Amino acid sequence: MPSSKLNNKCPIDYALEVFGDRWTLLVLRDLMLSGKRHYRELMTSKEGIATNILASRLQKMETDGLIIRKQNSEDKRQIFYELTEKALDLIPVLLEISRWSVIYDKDTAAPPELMRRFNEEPQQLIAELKDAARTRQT
Amino acid sequence: MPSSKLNNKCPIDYALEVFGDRWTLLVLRDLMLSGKRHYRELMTSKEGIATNILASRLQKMETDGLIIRKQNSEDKRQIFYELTEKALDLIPVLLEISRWSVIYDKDTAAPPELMRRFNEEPQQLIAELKDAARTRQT
DNA sequence: CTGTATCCTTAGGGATACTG
DNA sequence: CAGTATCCCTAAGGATACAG
Repeated sequence: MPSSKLNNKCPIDYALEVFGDRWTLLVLRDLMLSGKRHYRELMTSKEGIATNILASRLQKMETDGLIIRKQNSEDKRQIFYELTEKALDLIPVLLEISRWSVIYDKDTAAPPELMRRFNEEPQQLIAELKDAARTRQT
Repeated sequence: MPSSKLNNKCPIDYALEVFGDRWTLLVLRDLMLSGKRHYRELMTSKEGIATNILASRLQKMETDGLIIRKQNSEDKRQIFYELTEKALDLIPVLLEISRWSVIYDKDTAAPPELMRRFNEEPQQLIAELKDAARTRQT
C-alpha cells in the first residue's frame, strides 16, 4: 500500500495519502466551493456520508493540516471548520478535475460560468474563490 | 457510496469513480509521465502493486476509456497499453496535484525543471507531455 | 447540534500458485 | 511475458443507538 512507504518521494503518493479516499475530496468540495462550515451542513450533502465517517474524516483532515476546528466565541457549543491555506491551495486541483469530468461524462454538470472563467482567467478565478472562502471563515 | 448514485451530477463524484481508488492514479502516472507501456514495467513501480490488482485495474481503465489494450502487429504476444485522449487530458490534474504535494510535503520530490515549466508555461508543457506520450504509443 | 460507541458487512486488496 | 485463479484478511465504511 502506498501509504506505508517510509521514504515517500512521489507527489502522487502523498496526495493519495491525504485525500485519496472516498470522502475527503467531497468534504473539501463542500467546504471550499459550497461554503459549508458546520457538521450538520456537511451531513446533508447528497452522497450521504455516515456520521462516524464524517467525524473521522474531519479529524484526519485536521491532523493533515487541511482544516481547523473552531468554536464560536459567543456560543461555545457552536463548532465550525476553517480551511487552511493548504486546503485552499487544492482549489486548482478541484477545478482541473471538474473540467475533465464535465468534458468526459455527459451526466456531469458544473456551473458553466465557473468553468468558463476557469478557462479564460484561471488565476483570477482561483484568487477570488480563495478570498471568498477566507472571508466566509470569520 | 458515491458511485452508486444513479443520477450523478457532481464532477468530483465522477472523477472518484474513475480514478478515486488506491492504484489507478499511480498506474496513470507511470503510463503518462514515466513512459511505461508494458505490464512488466508497471509491475516494477516502487509501490509494489499485486498482479491481480494491476490486471483488474487495467481492465477497468479500458472499460472507462482511459487506455486501449493492443498487441504488437509482428509479435502478437507482445501486449502494450495505449493512452486515450481522455487519459492524456488528466495530465493537468496530475501536475496540479504534484505542485501541491511538493509545496506541502517536505518528503516529496518532483523533477524541478518540470515544476518550473508548469509554473511558467503550463500550456506548452502540457502540450509537449501529451505529444511525447502520443509518439511513444506507436 | 456535534459528535462517540458499537456492531456488522463488504469490497478492496495482499500473497501465492498456476496457465497459455 | 501477461496475466488467471484462489484464498485470505483487514481496513473502510454503513446502520444505528446514544451521549454531552
